[in-house]
Amino acid sequence: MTGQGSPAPDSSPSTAGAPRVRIAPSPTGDPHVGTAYIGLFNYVFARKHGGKFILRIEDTDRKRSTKSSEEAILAALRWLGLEWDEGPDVGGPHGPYRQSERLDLYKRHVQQLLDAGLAYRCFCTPERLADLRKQQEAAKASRYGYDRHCRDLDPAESLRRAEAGEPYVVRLKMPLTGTCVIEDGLRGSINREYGESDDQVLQKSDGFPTYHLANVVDDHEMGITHVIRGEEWISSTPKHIVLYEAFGWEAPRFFHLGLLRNPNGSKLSKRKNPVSVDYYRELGFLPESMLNYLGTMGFSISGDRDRFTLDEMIEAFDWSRVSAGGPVFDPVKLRAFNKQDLMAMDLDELQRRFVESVLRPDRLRLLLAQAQKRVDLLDEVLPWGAYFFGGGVDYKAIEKKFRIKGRTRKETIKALSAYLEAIERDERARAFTAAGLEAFTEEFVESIGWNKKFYQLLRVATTGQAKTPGLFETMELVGKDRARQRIRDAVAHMKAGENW
RNA sequence: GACCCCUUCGUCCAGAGGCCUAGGACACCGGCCUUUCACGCCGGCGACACGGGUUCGAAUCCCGUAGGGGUCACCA
Repeated sequence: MTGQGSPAPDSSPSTAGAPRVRIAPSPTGDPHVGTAYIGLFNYVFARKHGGKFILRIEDTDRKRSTKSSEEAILAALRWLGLEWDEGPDVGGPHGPYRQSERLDLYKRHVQQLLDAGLAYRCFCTPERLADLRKQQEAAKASRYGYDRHCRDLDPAESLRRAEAGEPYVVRLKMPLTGTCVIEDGLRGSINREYGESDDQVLQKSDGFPTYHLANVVDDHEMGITHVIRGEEWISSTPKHIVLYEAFGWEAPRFFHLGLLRNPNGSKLSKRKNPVSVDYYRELGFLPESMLNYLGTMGFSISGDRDRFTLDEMIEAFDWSRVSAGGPVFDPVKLRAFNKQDLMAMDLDELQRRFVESVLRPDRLRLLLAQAQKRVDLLDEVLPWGAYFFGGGVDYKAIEKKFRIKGRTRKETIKALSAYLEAIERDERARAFTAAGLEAFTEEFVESIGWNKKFYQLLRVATTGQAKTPGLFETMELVGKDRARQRIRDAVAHMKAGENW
């Protein structure tokens, strides 16, 4: 209802002095291009105004956070060249920069809210919440969400139950009336009725804070002046604003960028696209091409130019040159940028980069270990192992191998798809070493009631070949991101296949 | 479903009332260059979602409609 037209762009910091911004990834998977995208805009904004760019790890989800994910995210951002001024690995005056190491801080703040009557303990069981949800769905309720059942519990009673050991979460008391006005630096005013937001959980029953609480507390403690994040956060911003007010803090300025999309318009997801920065890195995309491409998503440096360096982007950056629509992430154009950058390089540089990425010693060594017994001449190594390089392979000639005796096409597709998903949830598989893959795959095959025929299927899918060295050595060498993409391609190929 | 956001070529952007018979990039299609391919060059295809206003004048401002997206978790 508002916010259309001229959104009153504003690049001036709300707080005097240099801005402080942050990227706050959650270490629950592969480094996502969306994280890189938001990171880029934060980085550029900070550099433009001589401010600080902070990296904070939001690992408040105990079940899903992993160290390997955190490491991968840091490595990916660093590869892109988005260096942070403060972060878990480089330190800084506002550390620690990992939320799991700041639990006391959140506990104190929750207590403060509880004491002030601005938050309350909720003893509702997960079952009751599930029932509630079911009811709301059945009733086609216009409002979903928590019904504030425990909101008016007597504080003394509440305390007693807590001390008696009854499990509880702490929820924020949202105002029941009134309008929240979010002044978005990119979109203008966004109005939302407070009453539409439910009473958000601030502290889980395991004592860990939720994103909402930790994010507000940390942004304040770390002196964050501008919160540049994805559009997905708009609807919970009123909760954040209420929290700032509850603590008596000044809220930062908010800027909600459009979300990167799949070709079909939905939020970019790994179902439809390779979304791991590692995938692009592994396939030899250049970090500068990547950054430039990401920089054209929602931003333009001028009307007739879309090739620019990071420094040029920083130089030209202004919110008036940023649009709020959600751009489609188009790998074709990214490739074109990459090709142009390759062409523009002098030969020395090209050679250096090629050797650095494609002929990396660790990878070469894996390759040679397999080639040793299989080639007669050194010159044959690369042609022999061609399927270890490049992205896609051609399944056309070998598609007969996708037919597995005793299994329908549908079953075969299902098994391969299930494998793809299972990889994500298993630490051994995520590490993608031969030994880990073998142990994992063996269990997997059994769990879905298949036999070793699945191995050959995997081999063909990941290499396009029927004859390769040991499956798991081969998969390790193909690499996680390339392998996953090929399995996806194989599934797509099978789905498109006709008469079988 | 409710709330919020978004809406210019297939895609990414330019355009901030007349400069727009709407510009650039990627993709696609022709042609030139060339032993081939690539590069390069020239050209082509191709969009202001729709309907109402406001205005002398609207892609640009307002309203409505439609479409797309996001959010409605003890995930971030």
